[in-house]
Amino acid sequence: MLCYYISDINPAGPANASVILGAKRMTTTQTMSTSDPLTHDHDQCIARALDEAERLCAQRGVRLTPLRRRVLEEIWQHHEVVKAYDLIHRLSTEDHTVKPPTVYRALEFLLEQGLIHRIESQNGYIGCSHPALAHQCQLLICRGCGQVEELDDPALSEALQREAESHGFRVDQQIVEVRGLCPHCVPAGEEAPAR
Amino acid sequence: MLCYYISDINPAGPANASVILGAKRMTTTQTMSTSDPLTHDHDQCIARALDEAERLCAQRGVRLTPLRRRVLEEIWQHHEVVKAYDLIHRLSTEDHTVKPPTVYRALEFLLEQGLIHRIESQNGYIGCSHPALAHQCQLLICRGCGQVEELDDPALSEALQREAESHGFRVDQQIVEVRGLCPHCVPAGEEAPAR
DNA sequence: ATCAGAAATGTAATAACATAACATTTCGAT
DNA sequence: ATCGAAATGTTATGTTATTACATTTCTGAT
Repeated sequence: MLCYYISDINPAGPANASVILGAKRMTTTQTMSTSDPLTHDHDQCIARALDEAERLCAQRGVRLTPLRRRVLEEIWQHHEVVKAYDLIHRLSTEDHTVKPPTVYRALEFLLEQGLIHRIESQNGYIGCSHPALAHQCQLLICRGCGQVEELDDPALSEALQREAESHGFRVDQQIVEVRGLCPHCVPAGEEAPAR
Repeated sequence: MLCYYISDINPAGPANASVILGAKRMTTTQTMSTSDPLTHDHDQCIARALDEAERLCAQRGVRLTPLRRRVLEEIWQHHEVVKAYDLIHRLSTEDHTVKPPTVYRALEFLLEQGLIHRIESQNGYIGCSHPALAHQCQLLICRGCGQVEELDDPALSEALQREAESHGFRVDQQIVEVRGLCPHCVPAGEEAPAR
């Protein structure tokens, strides 16, 4: 299976396969593409996320224990929202059922370290595409295929920050989630016009 | 008790009492201020919200039944997030306990009619400040006092819409929630500088 | 190397949030 | 007045999350 990355999270127009195919190798400050599941080597995607997590935790002096690593790995199995109880079921075996606090504590750690994002509107979680730096992101959640794309447009987060501040509000966290249809799930002939 | 309104949802600087005190009477397309609880006639705030709801439902040919009206009234008791189970408890008496579906159905109706907003990050609900027109709003949620201020900045919602579209994404709904501290809960001396 | 405190994990119970399925009542148009 | 649709009532259960406390594992100081 092949793997392609996009090199810029802000392409001028809609992402599509031809754009992605021409792109170059990703670095840790770039994002991964979920735009074309067909040309997406997800094994490499998972490996990359776990390696990056190991590196960051070592650097920060926090412990990515086997349990936490396992939870992160499960979350990265695909680019769809993962529920806490999905994780409980996936981690449980005939011998041993994992209890809710176990999973919720691992999720709490991963959230604190910025390795995952919580999707408030779905009570779910998704791997963070660029965990090296704390950031405010925008999540595009497809109601067709369930895939989530993470955007990190500083212009948007700064505009929201400024707007809140102009009302005297001090911002801790932004939650920006967009529900709709991703390019692969928009019915043919109804794509957004090029701009 | 007196009541004041602000006439513009986009003041140049942070809202404060002097701005509010000088403002003029609100119309249905304007928003209410939650900025100064001291000069806020909340009884009038509730009455206005209910009148507006009656008017809109009549106009739309949908039924604001006693139950639905009662739920809306409870949600408008203050400008804080209200939980579904709060409503269940508040509507229940010794004689009669209201069951969850009753409240959830009323909430569903009020959401459909745009009379309330759901706050995804809190599993809660808040009255909509300008229900006459469907809109994408931004909610400022104070972790100090729990009050929620609704913004409706078209520049922000349009920027997010454009960004999503530039990724080929078709937007159904935007969820924009900002957690932080409102002007009254920011510790003295730590206010945001004037811009 | 060992041991004390801290961190992480295990376990049981329960709280908090939400919906499915079906029965009954109320409303409104004819 | 009656019929069908809408609204509400009721029971049960599904889903998400936390509290409280016990046990184990890790780490650093000695």
